[in-house]
Amino acid sequence: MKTPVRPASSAVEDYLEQILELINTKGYARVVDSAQRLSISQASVTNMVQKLDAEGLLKYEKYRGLVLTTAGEALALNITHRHKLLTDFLQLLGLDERTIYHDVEGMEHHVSPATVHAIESLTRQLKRQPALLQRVREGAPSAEPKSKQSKSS
Amino acid sequence: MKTPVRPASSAVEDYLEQILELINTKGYARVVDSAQRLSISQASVTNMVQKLDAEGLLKYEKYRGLVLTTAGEALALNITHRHKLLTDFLQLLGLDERTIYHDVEGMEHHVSPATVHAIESLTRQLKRQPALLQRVREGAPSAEPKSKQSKSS
DNA sequence: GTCTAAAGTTAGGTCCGCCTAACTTTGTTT
DNA sequence: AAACAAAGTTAGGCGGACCTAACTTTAGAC
Repeated sequence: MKTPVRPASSAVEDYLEQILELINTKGYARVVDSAQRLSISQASVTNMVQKLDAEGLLKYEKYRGLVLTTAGEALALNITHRHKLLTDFLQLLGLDERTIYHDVEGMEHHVSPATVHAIESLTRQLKRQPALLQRVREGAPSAEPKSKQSKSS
Repeated sequence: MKTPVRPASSAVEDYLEQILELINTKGYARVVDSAQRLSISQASVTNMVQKLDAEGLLKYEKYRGLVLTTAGEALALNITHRHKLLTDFLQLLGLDERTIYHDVEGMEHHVSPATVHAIESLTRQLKRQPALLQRVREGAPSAEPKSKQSKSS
């Protein structure tokens, strides 16, 4: 009868992430908004919210609203952190918004703490190496540039 | 009646990746081996293989074996490439085997071509910056080291 | 050639996360 | 307070990917 504390599925992480953002943004999280943000039906949100309540990640009262528990908030903060880190990292590499969003959305659920730490470290170092970063963005072939001059477009 | 060519699920990519590796390793791919490698039942493999055949990613003959089609092989090579790239990248950051395997297995399905390209570029540049890489591995705090000396362990 | 173990397959089922349609509650308008 | 729209909920279903148990085929030992 106790909760086995499964590793939190990608779906669960997505819900918590959105809920936290809604709370930070508008002060509260409504089912409609979550549904819209996640591009799924309200019914699905209601359903998941009930499951999350059962798992102790949030407190839910029918028709009334919901609050994250400490555990839920911790998880939400954690996934949010991974999200920001990856976004920051990919931005550094010069990728476009759409690609970043898409890839981060997929990858964020699979990055372990050790890797988070390593990428944080890498990001810090890269930020102090604008020249290197520039070469990365240009897709520097390894040594010499693709063409002698890269003026306008 | 035509095949909609859906984006290939993570599961599909995993199967194709393993099948290709088996073929490269032992010259052929048997259901048992795939099952073992993917840590799933033989029944599930048979099932998926039939679906992959229907989708034109491989040619399958009951009890006989299977061969990747051109489309299937292309996909397999592609996911294999992403796998190697990510592994290589995380290795560069000094992460341990287990973590790398786990994270790559999860992330490889969510990395778009543009990101692949960018990470390739980054990896190339990093390989020529052993000093920077060293700082990354040490989790260099940003400026000064955590302690004045880092001798033995 | 027969028999048997290993490989492969089929049938039937589970769980997760999503859906639509129908219904209920809430809260605002008049 | 009646009525209505918006939000929320329930019920019933579906597809993907997995499982076990029972059955079939294959191929090697004898």
